[in-house]
Amino acid sequence: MLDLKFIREHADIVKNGIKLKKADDNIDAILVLDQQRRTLIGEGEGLKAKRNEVSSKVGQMKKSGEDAGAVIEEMNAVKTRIQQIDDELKITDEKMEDLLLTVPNIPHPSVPVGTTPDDNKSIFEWGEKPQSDFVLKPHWDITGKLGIIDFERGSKVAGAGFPFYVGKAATLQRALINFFLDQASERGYTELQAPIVVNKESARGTGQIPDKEDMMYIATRDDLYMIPTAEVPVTNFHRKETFEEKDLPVKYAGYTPCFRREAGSYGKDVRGLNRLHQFDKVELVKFVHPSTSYDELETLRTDAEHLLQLLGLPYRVLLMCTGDMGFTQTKKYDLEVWAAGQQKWLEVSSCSNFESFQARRMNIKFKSRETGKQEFVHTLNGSGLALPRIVAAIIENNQTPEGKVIVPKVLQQYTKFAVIE
RNA sequence: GGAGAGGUGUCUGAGUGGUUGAAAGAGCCAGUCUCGAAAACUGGAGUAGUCGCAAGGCUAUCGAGGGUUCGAAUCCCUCCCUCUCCGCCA
Repeated sequence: MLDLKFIREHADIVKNGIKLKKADDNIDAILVLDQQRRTLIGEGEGLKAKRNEVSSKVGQMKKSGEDAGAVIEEMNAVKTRIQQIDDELKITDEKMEDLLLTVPNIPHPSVPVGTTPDDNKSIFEWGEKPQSDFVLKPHWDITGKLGIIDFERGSKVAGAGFPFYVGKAATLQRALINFFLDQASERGYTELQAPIVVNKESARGTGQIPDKEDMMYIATRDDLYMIPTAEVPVTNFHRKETFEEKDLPVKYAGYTPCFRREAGSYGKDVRGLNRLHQFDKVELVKFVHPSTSYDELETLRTDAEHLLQLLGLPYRVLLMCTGDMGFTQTKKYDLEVWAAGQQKWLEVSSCSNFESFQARRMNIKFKSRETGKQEFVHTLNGSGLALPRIVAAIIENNQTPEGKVIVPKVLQQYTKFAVIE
């Protein structure tokens, strides 16, 4: 969420940002409410000051044996009024909270203005798309023949979108996870193994609720939310905490399964591993000093790209336009890997800067040496990387005419085999 | 799951209705002393909201949320968490 003070003082900037994000503009309502709220606070605090003063006088009177009956009687009226004001204020605050949650983060000036995915800018491309004299097959054909991913039994046991990985596919996934985590720790990320369910407060902290509540599986009996990404527990790791400035940036890499209901996306790119209800992902999360967050976004992106380069997978980098960026980000890059069998780009990472948007919701600060004040940190995260689509791309790009799959060299020390056949 | 104990500022730890935002000690920052440091001494220091050009004032905050009261860290209720014992268990 944005700072109410910032909205109050820069309503025009915020309104413009809302327009660019194609969100609902509730700023005028917020400003009205803000005014009401401050009036109530003013009156309430005045009365409370009086109450405190008189109450301590009552104490003294009683001590010295005077009769305080009349004063107490008088304070009863004040008490009632304070109660009224507090009740009103509570309602106002709740309304304000609801409205503030509808205000999106404001895009960074470097982000291209646009409304649809077509307006996203491809800013970098790496690698050669595989050429071959035989027809490259989509991964589901290959895995079916090799018997290494079992969608049917997954459906039987859990439902569509919950496949089993069998034998070497399972090993390949495990290898990728280890490879990603090892790479991350080499680049200064602390490995974190996180809960895969979170409570309501955490889900709210990173913005999954109320914005995207229907994307999540919910264990209602215990009021727990299954995480759609490790971003949720890992960012909440430091909820309501204050860093020392010298400790920033703080960087984590977390591997978790991720659960997404994908409501409303049925029939869209759902074949094979392209879109699953459960998948594995290594997520990179950073808590940084505000002055460095855009540099940190670039290195975050590079850290993720590096993995694709080591795997030898052709990819491109998209700078997302204002309208396609999402509610909470100020700037976002998507990394898309080329899947030769489908002749398609698949998103495997999304690297975002949230500035203080999440930090404010979660109350994550640092103590500034310069001002001695506490300020909100900036948070960033990016996948490093999402597994199933990487598996799909490896299978499709590294397939042989006989339908075997060559394991990328960097993974072979993890898999202990070089070919899936 | 059952039975107990407890949650106070950076930490230790006092405080069971009336100058308690909160004793005391440690730690931290600044100053004095010193060639410098240590020690000693003096002073300062939470967070948030709100009013104010500012100085500063006011309000809230002793796990969270309600309640009782003129007045709550202190009494009552609900919830959360930690610890000990028992049970169950990967």
